[in-house]
Amino acid sequence: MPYDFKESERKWSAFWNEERVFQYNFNSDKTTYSIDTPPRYASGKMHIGHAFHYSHIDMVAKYHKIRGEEVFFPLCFDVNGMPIEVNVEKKYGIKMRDYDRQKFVKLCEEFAESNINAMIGQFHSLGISADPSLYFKTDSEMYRKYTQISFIRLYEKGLAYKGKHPVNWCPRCETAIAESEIVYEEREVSLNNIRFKGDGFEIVISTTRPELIPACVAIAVNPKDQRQSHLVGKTVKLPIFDKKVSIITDEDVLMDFGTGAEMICSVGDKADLKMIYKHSLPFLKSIDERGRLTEVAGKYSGLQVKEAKKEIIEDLKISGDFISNTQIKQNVGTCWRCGTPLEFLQKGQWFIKSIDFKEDLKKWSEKLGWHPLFMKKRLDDWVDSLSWDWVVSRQRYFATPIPVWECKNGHQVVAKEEQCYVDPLIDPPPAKNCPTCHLPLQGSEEVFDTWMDSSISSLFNTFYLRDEKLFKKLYPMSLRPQGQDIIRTWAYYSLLRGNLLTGENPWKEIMIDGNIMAPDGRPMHASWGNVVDPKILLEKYGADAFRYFTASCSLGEDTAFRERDLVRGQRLMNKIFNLVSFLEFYKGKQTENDGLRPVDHWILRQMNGAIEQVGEAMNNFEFDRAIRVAESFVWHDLADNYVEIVKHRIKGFKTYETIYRVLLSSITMISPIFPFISEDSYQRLFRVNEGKRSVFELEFPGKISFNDRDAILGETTVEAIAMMRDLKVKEKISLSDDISSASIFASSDIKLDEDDVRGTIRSGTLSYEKGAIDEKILSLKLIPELYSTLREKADAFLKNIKENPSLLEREKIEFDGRSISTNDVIATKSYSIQGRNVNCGNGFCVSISK
RNA sequence: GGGCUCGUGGUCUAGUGGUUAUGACAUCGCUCUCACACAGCGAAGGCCGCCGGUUCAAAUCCGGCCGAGCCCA
Repeated sequence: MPYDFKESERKWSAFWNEERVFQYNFNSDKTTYSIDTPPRYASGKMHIGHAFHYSHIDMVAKYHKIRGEEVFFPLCFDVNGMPIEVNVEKKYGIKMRDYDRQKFVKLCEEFAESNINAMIGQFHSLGISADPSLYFKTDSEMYRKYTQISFIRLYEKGLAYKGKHPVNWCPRCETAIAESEIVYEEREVSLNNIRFKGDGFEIVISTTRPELIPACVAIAVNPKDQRQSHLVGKTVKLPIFDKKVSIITDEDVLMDFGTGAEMICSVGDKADLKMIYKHSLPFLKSIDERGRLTEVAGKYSGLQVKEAKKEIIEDLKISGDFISNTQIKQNVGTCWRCGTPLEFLQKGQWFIKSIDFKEDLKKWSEKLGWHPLFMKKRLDDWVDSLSWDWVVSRQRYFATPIPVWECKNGHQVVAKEEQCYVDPLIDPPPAKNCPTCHLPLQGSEEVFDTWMDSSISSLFNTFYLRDEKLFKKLYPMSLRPQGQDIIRTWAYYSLLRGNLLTGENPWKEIMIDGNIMAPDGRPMHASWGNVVDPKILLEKYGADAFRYFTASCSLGEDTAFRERDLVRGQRLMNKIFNLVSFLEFYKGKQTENDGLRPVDHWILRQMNGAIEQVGEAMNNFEFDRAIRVAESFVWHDLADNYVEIVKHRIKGFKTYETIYRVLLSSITMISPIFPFISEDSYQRLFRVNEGKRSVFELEFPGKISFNDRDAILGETTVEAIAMMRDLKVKEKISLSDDISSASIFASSDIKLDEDDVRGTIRSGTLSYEKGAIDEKILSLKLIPELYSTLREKADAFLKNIKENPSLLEREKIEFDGRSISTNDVIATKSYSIQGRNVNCGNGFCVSISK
């Protein structure tokens, strides 16, 4: 009867919830293992990436639980930001910026909340044991309160300030546009070649935006560009404008675009922005909120961009500085609503200082345990590439309000901590009027970047400013698990803020996951039709089978989805189910007093090896290695070999006890990866003896002592039996049929457990026959040390042995003036016996007669 | 364009200096075998992306190229 995973998953998921098996106990004496859970984004549907990632995290949580630690694994949701805004717009057919702000925020809250139950159900269906008693939501007033307070603290330390930074701006709607609201359109634009004159030389610039010439603050060339090197450091005059700028060098300038000389304007695009920060160039505002040129543009001021462009080109033609133009195709960012090309406009923005902490940040990152290690470099490279501080203000609606009021002159008043949570658009400012100029104060309309919320998750989790004692106990947390795509955001900002606010890293270790690709190896996209729905997989194969696939992915690497891994996973669950059924059948039917036999020692040795390797792999987050070792042990050593051998003596108390222990250790060992089958097995067979209410209240298995000599005997026994069983199959003798005799052929003495051999293969007698085995050397190699000693003579030495195989029978081989031990020569041989139907293994052959 | 990662039988994957390259899925035989046919046993299938270098020895180290993925406020 196959394993009914649906019933099992339903049952044990409910059991864990009702019994609160995974609830964190604040009063426990155990060491806490805490996980800074990624708040699941509350937009609803479960993507395969979520299922994958949270399964990995859950394996870590459960592993530490059975390691005897008190696991702190919060259930949490991220409920701020644009994706929810967009979902709400879609759902109600409205546009945020055309809608009443407070009403819109309400709709967002409701939308997110309505998804949360479904998402909790998704977690349960995967066997994920995030703890509902450690629940948080980033849009709750409680959470936002600490987002605001942490900002106020940074402000008071002088680490938060208001400065100027460009935003994408729609000059028609007169509003800021977020990156994801930009609609890129391929448009045909003209690329103009314009002459800039210097003292005794000229330089030609290619630009699609001649109207920005008045905002030009430098000309940049590539330092490697031979054509321009003699001009570096000189100044040129802007055509038709009475202004001079310098020629600077920057590696980012493309040598093969246009003439290789680039006009840097403040601020034309992101590339310009980077150069401006990098070379400390002045910020000029040449275009205003309504898309008109400013006084910077002299006589063109007041003109709309389009007209200004036309007039400036006309004037360039008159002055003779216009050389030529060509039509090129360019991606132009336009407003999602009206299609107007966007401007990059200087606006007042809040910043958190981060450039000053570049070196510190790398030190902080150095102190973290990175899994896998190479991900650390991504963070360090990101930090190195930073050119400006973190801009934390956003011109959106659904996020934590920035707790600030401003007067008409631009003075800021920041909220008092005790006011928080505060919404400056609703709540009164801490003082009636501006303390500087006594003008009335107006609440800020801006909200925080959502990373401001999520990057204090570790502080919120550990009761920062709420409970000093708990904070001391819980901070820093043990682990931050997260995706590789948000290293530069979540990991980076969390490290920055944790350290700025507490002087300590927020966690000890960080585990970075890769992505799940579509089966074709490309990312999943609805429009490519290659999206795999985890819900369907769970229904078809079950959660443990899904987790089998999950575990088989190497940490940090992108993996194409492989349905066949779920097929294999499902078969493995069935295998385990049947192993338990086997034992269940023989439970209590023991009548004979027996003792441990060599094969028992062998299985114990194999099990101890597996336990050690699985433990090591799990400590290092190497789920793929853990699963390979565990699967190979359970399927091959335990099921294929050991169970077959003990069938004939399962009535013995000691035999039953051994297989009971081995099976219990196995399911405990794999329970973090396959929680459902493990719990199901435990409850069916073991709970009544072991007493604990759940497999997750057991400890990761320890080693059981065994005798090494017997284990070696057992290994030979297993090998002999496997070969004899194979012969029975080949000779079409039913495995359940008795045979009259079995023989072992060997040139030297072979020791094995004869009773187990006869019992398993159902043979009346077992005899030994000496000699007459033909040996053939398949391969020869040396131990590595010998290779490095012999070096180029190694080949000659091996050739010598191949030609004279009898040399291997000696203890030492004389070669090139050396005496080489034959133990250092590793020969792989094949054995056969002429004229006999035998199976041959390592040093001996077997045969059977019906 | 830059940083990081990956490229191994039909498909995917393990292996990160030592000479027969691991396993899964698929394929093909044989077997209902008293836990499991969602099983067991066996077979076939690979110049380890390409080129060059280092070494007695390279899938593995180095360089270049080609292809794929993530990120670039």
